[in-house]
Amino acid sequence: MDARIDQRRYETRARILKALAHPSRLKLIDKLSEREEVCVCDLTETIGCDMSTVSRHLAQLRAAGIVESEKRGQMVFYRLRVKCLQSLFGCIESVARSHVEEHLVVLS
Amino acid sequence: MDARIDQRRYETRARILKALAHPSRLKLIDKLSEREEVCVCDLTETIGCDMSTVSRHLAQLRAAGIVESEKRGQMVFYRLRVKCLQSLFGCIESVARSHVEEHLVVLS
DNA sequence: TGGCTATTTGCATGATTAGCCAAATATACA
DNA sequence: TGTATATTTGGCTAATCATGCAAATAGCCA
Repeated sequence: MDARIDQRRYETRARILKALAHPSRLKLIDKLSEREEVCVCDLTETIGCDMSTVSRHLAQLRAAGIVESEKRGQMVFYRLRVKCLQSLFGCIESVARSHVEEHLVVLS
Repeated sequence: MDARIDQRRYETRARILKALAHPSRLKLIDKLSEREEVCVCDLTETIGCDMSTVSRHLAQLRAAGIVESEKRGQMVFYRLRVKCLQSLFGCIESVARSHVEEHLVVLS
């Protein structure tokens, strides 16, 4: 009976992690963590691909609950709605570092 | 010049996050966090799909540096090589919770 | 109203992913 | 050596994803 709740929880987590799991979206998050809010045009410039692609990346982050948006005039501003991402990336980085070290050992 | 290093870092993070971003792999991690090590056959039973599929999921987690494996006899035992995943999931859960709350507000 | 800008959406395409079955590999054991 | 067990790998298919271009939408301003 708990099994279904667990299954649901795994699916929820996977959906959020999948939203994070793309280099461009991570870059967007990095940019957003530097300021209170950033418009799509500025984000497009930092990512360097088509604005329509950036818009879709942002839509994914929003659907996952990671960012929120507000339209003012013709522009749409996005901002992070999560505070714990830096520590999350800290964990990811520790995986990356130790994995690289292991590879170096293997290679040497 | 930093840009390339940054780009590399985003790609590394994305690769690790992508390895985490699947319900079955999250379930595998949960199972592994309960014990020191678990064999593929036991993991297959908890996941409930073909052993070949489980083996591939585990291979992905290993390639990302999240688990490691050791063969003893005919069996292969997997174990977590990362300690910070619970706090990482804590962050993910906080996203999930606040996003659900927002949806409830929208619905009401 | 008409034109201009910012953003999103429709559509098509190529790439990646998940899953299963069957076959290969490796180890144990009689 | 031959057989059984545990795991991985090859090959295939269906589904999902990323991307760009073009078109649609929405707001501003003359």
